[in-house]
Amino acid sequence: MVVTPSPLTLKLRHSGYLDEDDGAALDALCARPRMVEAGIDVVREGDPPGPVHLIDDGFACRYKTLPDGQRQILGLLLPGDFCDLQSSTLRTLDHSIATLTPCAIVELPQKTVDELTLAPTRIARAFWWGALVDESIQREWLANIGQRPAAKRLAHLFQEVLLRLHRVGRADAHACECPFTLSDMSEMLGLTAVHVSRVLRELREARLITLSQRRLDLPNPDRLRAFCDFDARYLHLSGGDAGELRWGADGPDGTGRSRRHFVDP
Amino acid sequence: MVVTPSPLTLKLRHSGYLDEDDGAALDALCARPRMVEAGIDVVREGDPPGPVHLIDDGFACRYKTLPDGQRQILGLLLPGDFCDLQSSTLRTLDHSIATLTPCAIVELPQKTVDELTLAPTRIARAFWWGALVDESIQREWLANIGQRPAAKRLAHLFQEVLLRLHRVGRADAHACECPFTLSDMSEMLGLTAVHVSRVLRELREARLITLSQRRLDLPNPDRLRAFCDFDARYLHLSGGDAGELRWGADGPDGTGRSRRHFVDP
DNA sequence: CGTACTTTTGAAGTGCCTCAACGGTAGTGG
DNA sequence: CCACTACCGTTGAGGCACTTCAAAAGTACG
Repeated sequence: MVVTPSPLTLKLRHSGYLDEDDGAALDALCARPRMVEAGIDVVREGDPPGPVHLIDDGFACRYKTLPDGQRQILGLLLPGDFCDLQSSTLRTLDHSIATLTPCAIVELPQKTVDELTLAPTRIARAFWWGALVDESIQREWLANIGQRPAAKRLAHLFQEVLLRLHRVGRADAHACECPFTLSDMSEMLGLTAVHVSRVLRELREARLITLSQRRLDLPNPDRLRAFCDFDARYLHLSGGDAGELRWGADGPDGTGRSRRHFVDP
Repeated sequence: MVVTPSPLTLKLRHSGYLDEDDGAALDALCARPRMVEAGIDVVREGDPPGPVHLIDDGFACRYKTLPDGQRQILGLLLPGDFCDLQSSTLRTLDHSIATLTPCAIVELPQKTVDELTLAPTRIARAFWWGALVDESIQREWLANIGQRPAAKRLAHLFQEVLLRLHRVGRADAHACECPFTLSDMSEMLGLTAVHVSRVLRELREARLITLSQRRLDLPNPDRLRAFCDFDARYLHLSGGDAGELRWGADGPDGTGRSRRHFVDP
């Protein structure tokens, strides 16, 4: 009987640190997930460290709420993503995590996680690789919100979602599930829901995307990529099995004003 | 002879994972830093992994340049901060690092770093703690840029700089060095330099800050903190020796719309 | 078949940007 | 010592991207 690997395994294969047995061990971890409905806090800012959570299916997010009630979504959690791998080291969560759709969530006891992460194993290396990719995505979000106008911000988000779902086998070449509300997207991008609605119309009219019935389609990936200068390197996808999709930048950036480089003597 | 500990040691003491000997070992690493002038790229996007860099003195930053030449500063690197601890695991740098002022930079060979980080030691734990705090700061920057208006953004940045310098012994209770140009600050905050200049005037006129001759003074920390809802928990400073400065929020946020919590059965 | 939540569209306001000019300061070389 | 250059900070005027407020149509659910 052939079993499809868990999203966690599919994602961590991109790290290059896993072998076949590791994949099987990770799949075993993901047996028996728990179903959680949409709009539920999985962990809350300030909670004491408990079991570690892993999204096996569905869409969730990290977020912070400011005192005036505004919410900023700090990142998306898709199948194969850990919610709070780091909680035990930091000892206190500095943000919350909520489901955006119904989710299948795996809970791992701290003890299991410590055994996997503290020993110098291939799996530990792959876990840290995953955490570092998450950090890289954070940085790209900062640049996205800080520098791009609304339409490009949205376009950039859609490309990321498609690629991240693709790497865990949940998307085909240019279409995927996309169940976000306008409010969700506005909180990810630092915009208002009203403005997201208008910008979405622009993107549709420009034939860059179609989005309806929770389904996203990017009919012309090259044009969309050029439109928002999407450069997929920040996702650190392995070059190995990426033959089907070509998402890299056309070349290194050549326009920046030159800054001298510090080279070893 | 009494030697003041290195910024790295002072910072990692907040983790709670170090003992006295560990501190001495870290201080030894920081001997013989290298002097680098202002405006130099320490590492560049796409560079192959080389030695790991650590700021021992001065101000530097992570940044990304978009194809149209705009630069987003992704984070500040202050004394005690690692520039690229993660480069070997990810295998390719997804952003660049540049000095903002003349800096003293320590270079550590990959081999040394691997020995320190891959083994299950107290120092390895403290290093990861440091990386996770950096990640937490990233998230706060995202919320800052995404949700706050310009004046609060700037005020928030100043508080962070003061506290981060304070934790490595480079600031007193409410004043510190602050050598940023308007352009630097605009690139950190997703604003233009012109607008930063105007907002800075507002903050001065409101007697919330004084900033001149590269010196920042926050004469009324409580008012400033209230002004921009600064909540220092994201810096994960140890509660232990923080008696001198009280920067926490007045209480957990109570204004957010309620979201149900997912509790273990 | 109501109730609650989305999405859409309009009209008006504003925070921030762009363009432009000018003053201050530091470093350089005559 | 004074020119000259380069960069940084300040201020003004005008414009645009995005927000706010408001109303109505579409959609999901018990």
